[in-house]
Amino acid sequence: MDLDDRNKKVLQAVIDSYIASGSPIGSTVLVKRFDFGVSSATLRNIMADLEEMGYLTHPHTSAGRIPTDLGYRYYIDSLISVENDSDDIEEHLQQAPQLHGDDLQELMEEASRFLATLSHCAGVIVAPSESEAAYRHIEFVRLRGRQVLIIFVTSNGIVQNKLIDIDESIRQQDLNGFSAYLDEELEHRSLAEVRQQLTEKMKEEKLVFMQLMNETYRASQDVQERENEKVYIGGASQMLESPEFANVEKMRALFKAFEDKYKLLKLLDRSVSAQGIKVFIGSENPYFEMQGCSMVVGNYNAGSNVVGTLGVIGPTRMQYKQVIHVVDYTAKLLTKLLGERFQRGLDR
Amino acid sequence: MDLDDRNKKVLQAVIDSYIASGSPIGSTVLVKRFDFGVSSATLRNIMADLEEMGYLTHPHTSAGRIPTDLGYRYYIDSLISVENDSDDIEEHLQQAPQLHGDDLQELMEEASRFLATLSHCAGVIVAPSESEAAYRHIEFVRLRGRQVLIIFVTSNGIVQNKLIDIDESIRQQDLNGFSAYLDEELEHRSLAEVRQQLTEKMKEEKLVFMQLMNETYRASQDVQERENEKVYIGGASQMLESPEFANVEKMRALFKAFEDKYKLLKLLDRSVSAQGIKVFIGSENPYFEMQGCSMVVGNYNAGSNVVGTLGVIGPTRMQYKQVIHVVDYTAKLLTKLLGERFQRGLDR
DNA sequence: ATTAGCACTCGCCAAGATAGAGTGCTAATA
DNA sequence: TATTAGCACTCTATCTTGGCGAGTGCTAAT
Repeated sequence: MDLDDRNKKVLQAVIDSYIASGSPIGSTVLVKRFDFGVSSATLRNIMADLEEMGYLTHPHTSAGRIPTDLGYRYYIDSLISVENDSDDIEEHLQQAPQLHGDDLQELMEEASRFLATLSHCAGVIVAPSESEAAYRHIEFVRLRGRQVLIIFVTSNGIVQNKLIDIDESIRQQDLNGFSAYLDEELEHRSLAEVRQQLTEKMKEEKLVFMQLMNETYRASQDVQERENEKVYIGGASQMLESPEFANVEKMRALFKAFEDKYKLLKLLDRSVSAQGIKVFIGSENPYFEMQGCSMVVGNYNAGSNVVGTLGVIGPTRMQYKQVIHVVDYTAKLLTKLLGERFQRGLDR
Repeated sequence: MDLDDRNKKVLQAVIDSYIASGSPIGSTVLVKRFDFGVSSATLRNIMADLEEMGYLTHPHTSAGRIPTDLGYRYYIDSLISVENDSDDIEEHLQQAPQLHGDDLQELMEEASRFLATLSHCAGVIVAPSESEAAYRHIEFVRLRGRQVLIIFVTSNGIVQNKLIDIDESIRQQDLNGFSAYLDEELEHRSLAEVRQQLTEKMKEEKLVFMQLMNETYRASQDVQERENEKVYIGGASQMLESPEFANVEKMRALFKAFEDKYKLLKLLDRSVSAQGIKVFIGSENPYFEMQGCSMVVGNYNAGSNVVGTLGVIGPTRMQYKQVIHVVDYTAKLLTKLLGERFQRGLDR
């Protein structure tokens, strides 16, 4: 905002130092480590100004300064130069392990650990939202006795399966016929259309396949809802490394929060609206009651549509520059991998 | 072993009290809380004896007694009466939430949380070993471009899917034909037999479906191996409740250990040989370097064959009586549910 | 506007004091 | 011989105290 050049430099120096060391930064330390060409007394004045403006604070009277959430915000908005030394980080990322999960689920787990390892925070990934997948195929397989396995396949390779009981009089051949019929009727339709069609057909007909239709309906729902609700958390123990959580109460709260995946899901999903990386600092995040935590979130996609959210959660005092890079990199990586594997769009 | 009745009672009283309170038990406390008909001085003598025999120990000279691992072992082997007040526990369990996961994976996650909630420990479940599943059906679905989704179904309803690229010249009709051919050839065979058959066929033929066969082979392998390696951990934060882990270092070690699911898998799998609940106290477990932890493990199955392991991991000072019941109950519950849903055996 | 100097504040840490819990031993007792 | 009462002793946990060091904020000089 209205900071002059010198103030900016001091603020940056304080935050950088604090991020690196974790302990409050005093005027003398600053004078020693940086060359501002002024004395410690002047720095004290500057820091007092910055404190008055709300960017810094004091744990207690005779301690050094630490950044406030507002200070971090300013730091991230104005002081981080993403261009700077991004080469180092890029190089570092090159050496990162590769992802090679065979199926979607495995890939997600791997990627969440990947995020965690590189960022030293907990990595979180929300599974891609499948709202634009189209119907591709359905299969009914008779198992033992009354059991039938329904396999529902979407155009982007998501497979949903479900076990149900049906009348024994329906034979595998009948099932195959019905499956072919559904394929015929529903191919290339979006999941929403599929459900609409099914509802209509169920009204018209009064047939033996009623139950199967019903279950197909539910399967299409499940693909959209349940898959969409999956949250993968990797490397949560990374967070225990930072001294911020060397407190038993905080740890407990943290892990409780991580176990409530649904809340995390909502948190991440609501956090991101547009493309690009967003940073939420400490109290800025209304949905996450965890104190002293920041989130760096981004999107990944396949094709042109946004399909998923990913990010890291760590202490407010985190290496933002690096973490932002890591999240960005991972988002692009996932986008690329998903683009290759689960190519979206209708199959024509 | 060679403990007389009074010694047994004292040992039991000490361990019960220690489990309940968490702090060392002194002779006066014992005299107040129980009625042994002797004075505290006598109790001191008895406790000194028990210490000499290795069942109890001292944190320091002027503290009360706490059980050793050997003490716990004796407690579990000889002093716990499973019959006793099992009614209370049974009743308590009746009020437990029900499990209703739709697919296997969801059920496992739910069950692990179930274990954790009822035992106040971390719940761990190793997914059922599918070694005896038989081939049921294979399906190839063309997606966009070169992509083909392979869906492999076993007789007990496990679905494994995999995305591959193949030559565009192979049409969906061809795939259907090949699928029908494989179904014909492989139906009712065990997975081991399936692989054997495929290997032979691949030798004989030099056909366009080579790649598909190869992938089918790998899918059958994956069903056996990957599914088998899945470990579900629920409610790990439960463990943070106990004061034993109110130590940052221990917490870290604990969560690091939980993140290495593969190690946990081996640990649990090797721990259980036969039917029934087993208890591993502290240092008794060679694979788990975690200090101060005990495990209570059991089996669940579907039909007559052992298929999976489940258990809880908690502090050595845990409510063994209750936890053993919970593990037993959960094992039976899972066995029942799996019996209903994923009925095993060939489909005739 | 900057700087040097100085009094002051506060957290940290080690040392000492104290209280409390519990033991082990000894001598008395039934 | 087994049990008990009594007592000295040990060890921990907690509280207090005082010194140290880091760092600030203010004032007066430049």
